[in-house]
Amino acid sequence: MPRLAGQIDLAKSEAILDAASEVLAERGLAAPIEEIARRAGVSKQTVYNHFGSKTELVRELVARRVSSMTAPLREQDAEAHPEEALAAYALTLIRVVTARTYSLMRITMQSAAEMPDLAREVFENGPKASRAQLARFLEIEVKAGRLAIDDIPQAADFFAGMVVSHRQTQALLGLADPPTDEEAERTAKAAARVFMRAYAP
Amino acid sequence: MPRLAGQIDLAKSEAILDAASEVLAERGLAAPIEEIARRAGVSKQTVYNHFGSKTELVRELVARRVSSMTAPLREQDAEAHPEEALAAYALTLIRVVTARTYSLMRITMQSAAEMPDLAREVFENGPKASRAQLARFLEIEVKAGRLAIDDIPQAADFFAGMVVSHRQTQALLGLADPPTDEEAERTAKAAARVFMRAYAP
DNA sequence: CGAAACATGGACCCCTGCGTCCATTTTACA
DNA sequence: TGTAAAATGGACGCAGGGGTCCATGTTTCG
Repeated sequence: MPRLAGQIDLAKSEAILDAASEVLAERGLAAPIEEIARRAGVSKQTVYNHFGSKTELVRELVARRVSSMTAPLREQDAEAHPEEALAAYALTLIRVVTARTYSLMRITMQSAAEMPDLAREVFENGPKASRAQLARFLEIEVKAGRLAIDDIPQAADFFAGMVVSHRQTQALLGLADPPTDEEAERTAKAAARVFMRAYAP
Repeated sequence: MPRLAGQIDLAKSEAILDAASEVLAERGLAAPIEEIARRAGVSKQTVYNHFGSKTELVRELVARRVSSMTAPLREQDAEAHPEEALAAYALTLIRVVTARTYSLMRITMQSAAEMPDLAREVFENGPKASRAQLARFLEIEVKAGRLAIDDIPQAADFFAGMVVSHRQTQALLGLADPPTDEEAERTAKAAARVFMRAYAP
């Protein structure tokens, strides 16, 4: 019996997605499918067998990566002292935003006009989800009396914004390399300290 | 005597740039030049007479608008109390980031791979310049003893980040409409208040 | 008026890249 | 080992869009 329809080689799907991730990061949405196929060690037709069109390929790629990209942000260490926990969150956030994978955000922005639903999905599962997690953490701290916050979602926004700020813009503009570990840590700690002072009970 | 070379109709140049601004905002970098020409009430050839190529047109457009876009951010009211001044700055920043013109930032990000120099120019004259201005303001306040800040540029980054945060991401993804005046003002004031508390002497 | 520069619009070339087709080969499994 | 599905690669059609050319207006100013 032949392989059932749909039982397409999953390893190949992954190879294609990996290649797409690379090529799109380098050349943007304009990257030709043939290049992706070549880099995946696969024929163009095979790409079309796995994903129906370029649009679908991009959609799959982005959708599949967003959550995994921000996943570390959702592992909150409830044991640590608030300031340390915040610093840890900040550090992870800096890493996410300056990672090479973050070019997927740029890709999404480029396709936002043609695929607004994808943009929304990315936003919900990426920035928004991770901030919601931060808000949950803050709420616990507030209830424990270690922080005094009126508008918790707003405070979460403030904190994430502080941390990311300039760096996100630079990353999206393709300027500036990822910060060194010391730099990142310095910023993360400073942000946590400032935040704690601002929202001290 | 004929019109001197270079004495091309400046009003037409402006019309072309305006049209380009519109069309690019709607359709992204992929927008065809013929559409820009049509919308400017001008022939395609004329576009090429004024700007040599599409790349040059985009370059001109972006470069010419960045400074003017962030100009309001550089008019700091030294009279007001620090918290009010900060709130005013924040409000302007929110407006800039959520304005339709901000799509130029998206355009720049799209072209960043092909025109890294343009990206750099935008960054220097836009975000960086406006933050430097904010830093100068903070320095005055520190010297006057109304604020206590170690790392002034970092504090400026933090503040701008707080204010912009989510909104910038959403704007770049083409989600969310500009906030209402009340919303914007609420965020601006809250950010200023939080900042003052964090950096109180 | 007349000449020089610019503007018009429409045709045109060319390149890139998406998506398809197909004859051939490889793979997987009964 | 036979057979059907999947992969290969190379050719192809097709569309969009950049950039040029040109014959014909149109403006400006001496």
